[in-house]
Amino acid sequence: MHSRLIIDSLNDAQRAAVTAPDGNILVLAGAGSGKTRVLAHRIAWICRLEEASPYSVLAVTFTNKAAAEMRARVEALLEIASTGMWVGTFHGLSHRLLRTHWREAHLPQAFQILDSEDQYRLIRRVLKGLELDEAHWPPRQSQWFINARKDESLRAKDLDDQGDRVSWQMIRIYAAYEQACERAGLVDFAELLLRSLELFRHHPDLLAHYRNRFRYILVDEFQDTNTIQYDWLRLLASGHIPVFAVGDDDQSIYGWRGARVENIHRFSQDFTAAVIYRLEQNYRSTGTILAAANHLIEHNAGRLGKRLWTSDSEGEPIQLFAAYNEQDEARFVADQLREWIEQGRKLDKAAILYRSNAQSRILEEVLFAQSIPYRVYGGLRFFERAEIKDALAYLRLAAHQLDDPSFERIINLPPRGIGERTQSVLREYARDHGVTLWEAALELTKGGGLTSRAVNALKQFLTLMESITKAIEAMPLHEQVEKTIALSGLRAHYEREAGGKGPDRIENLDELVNAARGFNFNPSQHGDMDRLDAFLSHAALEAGEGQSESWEECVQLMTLHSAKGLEFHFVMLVGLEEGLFPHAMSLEQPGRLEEERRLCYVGITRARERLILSYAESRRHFGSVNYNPPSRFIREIPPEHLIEVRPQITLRPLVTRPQNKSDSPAKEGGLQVGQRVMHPGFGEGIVLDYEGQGRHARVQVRFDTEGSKWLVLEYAKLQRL
DNA sequence: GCGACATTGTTTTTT
DNA sequence: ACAATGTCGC
Repeated sequence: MHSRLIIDSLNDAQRAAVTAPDGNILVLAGAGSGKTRVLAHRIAWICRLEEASPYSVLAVTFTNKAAAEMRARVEALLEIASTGMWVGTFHGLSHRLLRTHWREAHLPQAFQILDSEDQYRLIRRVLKGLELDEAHWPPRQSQWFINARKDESLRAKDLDDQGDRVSWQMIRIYAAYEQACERAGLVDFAELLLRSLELFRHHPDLLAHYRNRFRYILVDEFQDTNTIQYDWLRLLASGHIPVFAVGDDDQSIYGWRGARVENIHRFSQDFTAAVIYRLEQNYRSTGTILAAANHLIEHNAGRLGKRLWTSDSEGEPIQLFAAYNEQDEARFVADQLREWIEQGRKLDKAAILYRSNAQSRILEEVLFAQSIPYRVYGGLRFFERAEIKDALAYLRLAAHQLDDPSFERIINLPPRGIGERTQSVLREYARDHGVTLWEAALELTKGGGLTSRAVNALKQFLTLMESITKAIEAMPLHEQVEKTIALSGLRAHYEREAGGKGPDRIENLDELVNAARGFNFNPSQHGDMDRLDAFLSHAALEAGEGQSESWEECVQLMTLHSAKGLEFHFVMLVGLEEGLFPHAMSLEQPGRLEEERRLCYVGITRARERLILSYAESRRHFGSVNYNPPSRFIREIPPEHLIEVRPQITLRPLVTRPQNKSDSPAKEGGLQVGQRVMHPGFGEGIVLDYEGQGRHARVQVRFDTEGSKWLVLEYAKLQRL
């Protein structure tokens, strides 16, 4: 009936994919080709034409944001609520399964979720317990090891050290960590997936139930699946449920965290009779931008092959700017933004993309100084803030006394005289008797092994926790949170805090109460958890957007990774230097360079109409100044699509410098940064920087033919031009 | 328990 | 450069 409507707005390729007959389908969807649209339309198509209920649809994404968007789009298309449909992230769906089948999964009913930071802390604890020196056994490395194994669905017992001492130790750490999680009823992110895979493996009845329930599986961003996610899909679906997977091998940028592009190649083998559709028409970018992207990505080998085209016009050429240093680059960016505004365009349609977060600082400084509003993506998210995690730890411990990590987090926060000494006695007791810290504390307050002062402090803490548990028992969620923040002394603690951060923290704690008030408890999704547990899981699983602050009219700053899936009318891709982008770390490992190139491809294809690339000849990095040649990626774009913009235009008369350099030698000598000079030996060049005073003053000059040099002003006989 | 100093590790990020 | 820990002395 409405099926015509649903597919009317699609192009031929999109329509072919959306209306394809049931069966395994792989849609290779290039950047800007309407991937999300196709996915949403496919779901709507299924529900309408096949008269299938949304109840039989399972749609998997990688981020909560993508899941929310998918749900919203489907609802808009179908004009009905999508209740009953399973839409979520791999982790979210696994979590849901485990909440429902916690018995079969051998989990405590109220298991809690560890985020990466919790996991890191717990691993450090475990290392201490094993009496391993952190210097020799970096916790980060153990964390990486454990997660990488879990992502391959390997448990400690499945691993073999093959006589290698390091492996042996790592496996030992892994095993001890598993035990610690077990004892405290904790599940980390990778464990959610692994447990739910095992759940299916060990319970054919359950597997059969879900195979029967779901008649359609859809997967977004298929190129980002890792081994365990792929196995999970295959186990659930293969041979039973048709899978509709959408992905783009050219946008695979998460190999470093376990994503396997090969999964996209394997699809046809493992999911029988798979039909492949290609979406190659791009609706986003101008011809020039697309041509640049196409040429760049062709330097990668082993692609599935895809060439984006557009019916759009060529558009303006891509600008390439060579900055002297990162400051100069930032000022150029600001100038370009101003120009954009002067042309009557909106600032929030513009984005500055960079390879690494550290690059945002200088950009922020300059934008701030020039009063250009900006918004930085990434960074600490709401539920990851220390004060929020403190409050959540109180809630967790109040509800579940076995939660050791939460116990450790707050036992002496705010400080209540339970120092390192007492804590280690507690830990030792807990370890020796195989009990939780809470139980250890209970025992130890009965006397023996502790000073009376410590016993008193401990008793007070236990009493406090019990009174919190009791006080919040019958409260609505937001009051539970509010009460806990108050009773725990956290509020008072942060009110007392010196150094400016206090008010922010209080504000965040208030925000947490609000979050609890607005929390949407959905019993069907949360199994038989109570409200508080559901909220706590939500906090771990959806760390919350960066700052929910002002959305309006800000230029967007973000890393290339976080830009995936977004688009902007105006994109500035900065820091295109060898060593930074491609990143030095990626040059050693084979395959990594190609991933960097894909990252660049992602960056370019974010732009709709205007694209500017820039690099700096010198850049401060880890304290020292580096001179890196322009990125190879620039050379991989055909020159006819690029025009170089000359730096002189944007150079300010004098760089703002710290006051102590105000009477700089360069100024004395009539030189300033950006000044063109002549040297008898090296020829013409331009002043990049200066340092020192009086006799020792030196200037840095980049000569047109000789490269950059530091020259002592006294001897260098520089002539202004 | 707190402030002063030292050491360390700095690609990308979600869940 | 710099932030985030860790250590030490009081």
